[in-house]
Amino acid sequence: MSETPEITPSTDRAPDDQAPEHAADVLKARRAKLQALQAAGEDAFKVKFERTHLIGDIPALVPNLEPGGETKLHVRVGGRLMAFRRQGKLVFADLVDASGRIQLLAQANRLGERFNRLDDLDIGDWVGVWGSVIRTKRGELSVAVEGFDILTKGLRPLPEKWHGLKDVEGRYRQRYLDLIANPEARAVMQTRSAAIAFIRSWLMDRGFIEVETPMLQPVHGGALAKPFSTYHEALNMHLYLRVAPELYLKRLVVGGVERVFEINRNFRNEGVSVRHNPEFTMLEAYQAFADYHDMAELLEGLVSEASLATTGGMKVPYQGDTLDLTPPFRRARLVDLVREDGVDVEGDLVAECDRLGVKVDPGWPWGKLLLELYEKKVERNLMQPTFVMDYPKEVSPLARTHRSDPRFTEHLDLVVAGMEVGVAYSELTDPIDQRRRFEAQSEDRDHEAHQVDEDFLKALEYGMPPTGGLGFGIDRFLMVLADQPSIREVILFPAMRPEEGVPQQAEGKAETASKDKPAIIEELKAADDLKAADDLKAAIQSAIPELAAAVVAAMPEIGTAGRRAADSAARRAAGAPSAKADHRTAPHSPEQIPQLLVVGTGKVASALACLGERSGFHVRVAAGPDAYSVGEFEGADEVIVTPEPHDVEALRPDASTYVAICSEVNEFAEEVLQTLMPSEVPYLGVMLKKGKAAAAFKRLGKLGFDEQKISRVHMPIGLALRSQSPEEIAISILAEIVAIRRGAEGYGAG
RNA sequence: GGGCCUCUAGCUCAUCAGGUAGAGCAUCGGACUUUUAAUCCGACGGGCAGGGUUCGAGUCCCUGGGGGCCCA
Repeated sequence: MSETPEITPSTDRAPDDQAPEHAADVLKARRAKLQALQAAGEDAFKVKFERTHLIGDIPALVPNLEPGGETKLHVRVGGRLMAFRRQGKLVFADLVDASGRIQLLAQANRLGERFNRLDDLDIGDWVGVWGSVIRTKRGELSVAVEGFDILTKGLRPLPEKWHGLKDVEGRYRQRYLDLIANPEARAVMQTRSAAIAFIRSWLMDRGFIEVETPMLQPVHGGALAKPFSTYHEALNMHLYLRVAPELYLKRLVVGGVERVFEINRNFRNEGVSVRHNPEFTMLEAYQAFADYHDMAELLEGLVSEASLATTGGMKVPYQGDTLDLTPPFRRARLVDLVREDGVDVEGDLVAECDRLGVKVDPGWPWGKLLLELYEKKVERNLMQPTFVMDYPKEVSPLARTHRSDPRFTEHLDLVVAGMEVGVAYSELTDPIDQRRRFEAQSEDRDHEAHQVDEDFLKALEYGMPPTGGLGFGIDRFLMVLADQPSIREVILFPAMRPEEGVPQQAEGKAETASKDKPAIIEELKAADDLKAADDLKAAIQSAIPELAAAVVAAMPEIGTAGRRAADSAARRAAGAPSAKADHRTAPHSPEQIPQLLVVGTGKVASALACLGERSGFHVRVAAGPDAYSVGEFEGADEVIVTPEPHDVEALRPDASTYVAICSEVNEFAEEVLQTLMPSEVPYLGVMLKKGKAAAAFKRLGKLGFDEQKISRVHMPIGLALRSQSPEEIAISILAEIVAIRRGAEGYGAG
């Protein structure tokens, strides 16, 4: 007892009062310097500094300068201050611009008064310096400073000078720091730029012209990949971000553009990995009067010449191996490669897959099984550049059937370092065959399958000349050229989850979230990509002003169906007064009024009751063991105290009753759920966190309820809107109920 | 989606068995006219979030979040 008073006050205050200040110490020091500068009338963010020389150009101008020597070469250079070595009345510093690094030498006796102003400088500042070029006694080429200007004051410290920035997350999120601190990052960027510039001019030298085709496409095609979808408000239509430019480039070939290419971004709505980024850069090229053999030669030339141009050779190191990119590359048929791997390709491929541990669907056609075997067992082992020739017809819907073996297409992949970096086809020019292939694909109802692009088929019907086409993954090729193990190293800003706006725990954050709402609304007003939500915002605002911000904030996360549902919830909310009047004037026809049974009395339950009532539901609240504030309930038509799970059942929820279990007592919530399982209610939502919900589902399964009953159970409750505050969660719940009630696409029971 | 790993000061890393968290660089104060990962003296600064176990948690457990790798 006597010890605690001594300890608690001091330890309690230390973290609360001091921690934030300490954490920002370095930043505060910089800000203080900035303010001191500005108070002295110095502009810390200057508009312009005239340079006479780039740093990197200086050494060549003074080739024979001896250590200790001076020149009359006066230079004005500008750059970022990267190191600072004080030596009393002598200061050495390193100045870096895009062309190189040079040492600055500042001497007190030369600079006089201005020498003390060096104190204003920090590592990381951009400074302009003038002086003469000298070489120090130790032989370092330097600028003997005669004067300097702070051009831009840096307010944050740079990463450590020796180790740089190593944390990969930091390097990707703050690539500018990576570029400042790590020369390799700059080198990769430069290699990338050089390679793309080379490829462009190399193709142009061969008579190809560069075009840009739509990234927003009404029908996605040209590759087997899941697209990103978006919506064009003015035209009121769905669009897809392209997965490939292929079908447009081919239209150009139909139009008589005999050699055409595009280097640009493709978007695929798939996972990220060391070889995949959702947006990536692709070269596609088409050449009339060519076949896939010609395109293979083109690829060979491209790869070897680009390697020579950017790395100085055709043998490049890659992750401990040496890749020989000298043409010609090995050519091998896909089926032969699989056979060489010990697979009986003429036998039962399902059995072979089974034997080799390759998981497949026994219903797959031969070609798909073959491809699966190739991808799982062969591809990653192909280190040296290899053209994998002749893909099975079933998996290659855009390539022409092989001229001598109809099981295959004239489709090849260029594999380097176990990665598919390029692809080439003898293009399919027969519109009737093309239609058949599209339709066969569509029937698979595979997400990745091609849609039938009628407009493209029409173009083909006008006639496309014999054509070879190629696709070339720029990012993966850069991995090879720059010897990088991950695609994220060659993409400046790879896809990452945003650091800020991380969803917080719903209940704990409730109060601060509602306090922040005005701020959120302001932020939303500043954002211009929310125009699409204006109508909806207005509808909601007219009904429940407080909640508008929550819905609008969630809008980017809401899919089409959810958006429709929220819209309908909002409109109902807007029209709620009349609905309420209706059911009050006709109290004897309650079966026409949807019932909302809210279990629990927490903040979410309270918000939901209010929202449900205004949306035209007859709201009953079952106050469970957590009922400490039952009197305050607004919106509920009835509040019934139900301390035990079976008391809820006694309320006889029926086929028109939507049940939202929002009790904060998890055990009670789950027991109520189990009690209500046999009932006919169309919706049973339970507010449980992900992990607990999964466990609860398992227990439901063990209790032997049938699938149909289980499928109407929604845990965690509500649409995935990343709701935070209780009000937001209530909206997500009501939106889900509306979606189910109105039969919104994809939200039926099951 | 599954598995493994990871998150400690602004940066790079320690903390081997749960017992008042250390260093280097950076920052701040001081010394120093040829340094260049300058050096020397001194100072400031920290456990991803939330729970749990414990007399006591950076360390063990759970949940959540970010990231990496492998598999699907």
